[in-house]
Amino acid sequence: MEKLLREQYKYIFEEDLLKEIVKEGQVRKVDQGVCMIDMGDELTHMPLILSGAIKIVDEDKEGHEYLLYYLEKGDSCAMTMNCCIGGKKSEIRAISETPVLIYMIPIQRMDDWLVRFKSWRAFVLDSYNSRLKEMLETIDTLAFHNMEQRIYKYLKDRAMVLNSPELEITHAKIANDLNTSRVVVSRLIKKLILDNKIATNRNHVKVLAFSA
DNA sequence: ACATTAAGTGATT
DNA sequence: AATCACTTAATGT
Repeated sequence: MEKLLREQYKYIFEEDLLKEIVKEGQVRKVDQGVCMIDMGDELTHMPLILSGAIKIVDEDKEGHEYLLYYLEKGDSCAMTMNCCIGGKKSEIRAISETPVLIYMIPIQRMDDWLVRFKSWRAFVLDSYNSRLKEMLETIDTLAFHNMEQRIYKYLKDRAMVLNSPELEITHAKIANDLNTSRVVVSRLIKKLILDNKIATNRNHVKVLAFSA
């Protein structure tokens, strides 16, 4: 387990920091589809993702979930970092999209590490940066793209994080993630099929082309 | 064979 | 693009 951590982070973190991570953190295995953090939860640890994918969602006043971004291996959670500094509670929900392996680090170590390790500072800044970029992208698709493009992007993104063009998913689930209705998804999916961008079977979507 | 769940369709707003 | 009210198709028991 420790090997996995070293493999993935040896180029990012200096040796002393890696040692401390190993000493202070602990591995956690999570099954698929588990709600790992919910809104309002106290954040006690900050995660380093070793394998798998986690989706981060928010919720509007009516209780509709919508997707913010995915976390993959090598990522951490910008939200958690934010909360560590402010001692706040989680404003988002994290659900494992695949089985997940993470390294949990107590947040008490954060302050200290930020001062002592420049590779840690760089990592935190970098996480913020890439998250911000991703958020801007999703805002962009929300604001300027129509639903058809959103569905297509959603499918492509999902194929990316799951590492396979073949997706086990229903129209209803897509609708749920994009905060629209199943009927709309079905109709737009049909268009995507006609454009040869995807192919479908019951409970199954295959992404054929990754072009825009 | 029957019930359940996923997906397709036309009409309406 | 959302919703309603069905219909049709695929699957599980």
